[in-house]
Amino acid sequence: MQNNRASIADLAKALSLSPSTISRALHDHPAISAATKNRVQQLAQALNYHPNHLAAGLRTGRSNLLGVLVPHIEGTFFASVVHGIETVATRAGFKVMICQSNEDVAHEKRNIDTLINAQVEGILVSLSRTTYDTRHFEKVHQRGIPLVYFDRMLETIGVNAVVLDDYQGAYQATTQLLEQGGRRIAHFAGPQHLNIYRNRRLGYLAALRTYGLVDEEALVITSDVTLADGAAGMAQLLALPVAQRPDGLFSASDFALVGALQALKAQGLRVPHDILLAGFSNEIFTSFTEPRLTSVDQRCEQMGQEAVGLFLEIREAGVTNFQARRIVLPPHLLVRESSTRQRSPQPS
Amino acid sequence: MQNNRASIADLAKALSLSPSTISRALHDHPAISAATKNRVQQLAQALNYHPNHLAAGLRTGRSNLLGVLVPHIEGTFFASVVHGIETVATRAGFKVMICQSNEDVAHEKRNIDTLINAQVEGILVSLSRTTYDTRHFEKVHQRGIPLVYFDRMLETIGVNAVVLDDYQGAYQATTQLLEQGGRRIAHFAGPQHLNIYRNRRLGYLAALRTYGLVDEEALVITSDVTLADGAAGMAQLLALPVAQRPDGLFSASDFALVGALQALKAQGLRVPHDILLAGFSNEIFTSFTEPRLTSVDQRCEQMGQEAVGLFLEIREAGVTNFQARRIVLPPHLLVRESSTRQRSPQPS
DNA sequence: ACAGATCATAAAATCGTTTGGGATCCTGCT
DNA sequence: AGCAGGATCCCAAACGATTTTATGATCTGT
Repeated sequence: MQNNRASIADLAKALSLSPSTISRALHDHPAISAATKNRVQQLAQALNYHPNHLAAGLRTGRSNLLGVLVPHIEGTFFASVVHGIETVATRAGFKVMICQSNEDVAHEKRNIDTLINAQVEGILVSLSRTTYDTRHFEKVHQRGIPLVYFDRMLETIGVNAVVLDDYQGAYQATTQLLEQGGRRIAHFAGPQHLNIYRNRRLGYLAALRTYGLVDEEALVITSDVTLADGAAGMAQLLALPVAQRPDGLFSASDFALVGALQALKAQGLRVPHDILLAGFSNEIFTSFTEPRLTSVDQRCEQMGQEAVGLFLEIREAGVTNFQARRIVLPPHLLVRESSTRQRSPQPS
Repeated sequence: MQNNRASIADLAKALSLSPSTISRALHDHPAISAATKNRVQQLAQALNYHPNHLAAGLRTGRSNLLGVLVPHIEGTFFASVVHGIETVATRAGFKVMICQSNEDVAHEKRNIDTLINAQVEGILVSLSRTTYDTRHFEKVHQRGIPLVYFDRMLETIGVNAVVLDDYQGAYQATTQLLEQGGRRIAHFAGPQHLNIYRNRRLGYLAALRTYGLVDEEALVITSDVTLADGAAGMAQLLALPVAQRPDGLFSASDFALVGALQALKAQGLRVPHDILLAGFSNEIFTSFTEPRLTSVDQRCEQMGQEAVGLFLEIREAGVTNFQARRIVLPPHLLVRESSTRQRSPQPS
């Protein structure tokens, strides 16, 4: 039982051929006779030969590795994006290396080095919540490694990215609340240096304006939009004088929305009767709560697929020639009970 | 702007040193003077030098890569395990390569080849639902690559594994339902060729026996325990003559449990008043439903950490010397409203 | 029968790093 | 003066695959 892996040289020796012939035979090179190819491939099977990708990568300069850097993979969104990435990347012959930054920019920096060291041929990244500048990505550019942002990013120009139309999604969700009679719509906003949360807030504000409403500072609560933040935020809103309390809430995160829902129930308030709710991400559990929660679907898998597609395009064109491009995916509002009343009032 | 990455040879040329000295300087080798080390490290910084891990791996025979193969990473469980794996692996200097089998054994086979080709130094695997034999893992052994199963596996002997004590968890959960007065406890069982689902069923049966009850075939429903399966299963149970209907349900999966809950609500039945519920995995959404669902926590992160630990041990001892070992983690029952009635009856 | 084309294979260089075995130069001791 | 031995550094051979450039053998047509 040979514990040690067989190499091309071993095959060559066993068949009295040269290593180059073995290599070509395995790659179905036209200059090799069918008979030889057969002999080689059969022996390869028999000896359980697997090419050493480190060696091949070293020689060819290709690692066939695609790096993915996400804040975390817990929760539906990133897990699904990664799934989409994996599907397309595998089809294109790439292996995927996944790193998590744990929402920590220092970790993110280290991960970038790790990926560069691993000789990845491209990096798909969604920024951590604590990332305020992207200088640590410059070395990626310097090395000529294609970089594609997805979902969370900072700059708005000159970078390749695949994003959801968060503005539009927020606009639709908020409009739904307004159509159902909400007039004092609160908003749980996420960290505003991140495009997604900024755009969700802007979409929310735009929807209010369309209905001739003005935004009230007290109704917009900015946080990290975790479950706990949502509960705290709702407590804060409920502490307002009765006349100032919201009759609707659009949260930039489903987690915060669940927190809010729990806080509301604890106070004996009813959804959607007393307050209309809508969230963002279409997390799996939005269908499990009572009532089920209206949310904006983010086309997670498609986002991952498009990101890989963009990477392949850049690679094809050459990273220096490529005109930076941004792909914007349309959101999809899923209306559920949390934002549905029987009557359907008109816009003012 | 040098697009091209700097190599050790470049550094050597620039400093009129030999490549070997550069290499040693970068590795803080004692035979190199502090002055030289400084010069080298500074230039490395300046030139944005990153070692080529392909070359290093080729030379040393170490890739610093750890392969992970899971059925999927959607949902709390595997995502958390992977998180635990990543934390410990990174600390030990390993990069993690994650593959998903999509619950498909053919995919799983291909993934194994991918990981072997990538020269991973070890593989941590949780089997797909459609895996009935593990012949495709033999080549892993042949190549002397340490293999550690976690959670889902087939064989019960001679392999390294980290598993939860599913039997115990199921026993506890079922006992909780019995303590709360349930006497006709149904069970949603998963595919019985997988250790976890088999053990959960056995634990369930054991708890029944402890209470002097016998299992009824009609109350055990075997499926893939998805949400839809759960809804269908509950519909089946509710179609039984009233006297034969269950007053409790222990599901091997939280997803199926939610399906059941939804089916119950659709019929106007109340939980826990009409039927007691308990599930498995402590998925995040079990706290979001109404009522919140009792579930068995699986120590996901710890499982990942232990798996890496076991891998490191095997590696240390040498894969051929190592006496196969199994680590069994204690489950932790989280009791929530779905299985709690006010009164606490005694065992019969 | 021979130039020239065609086919099948071989030799050798190469990718970037690591590492065992020297080589060189000093320092200090006898 | 001679020499041991430490301190520094260099040489060259790997690692396993790919690829450019050769080489020998077999045809082909005139």
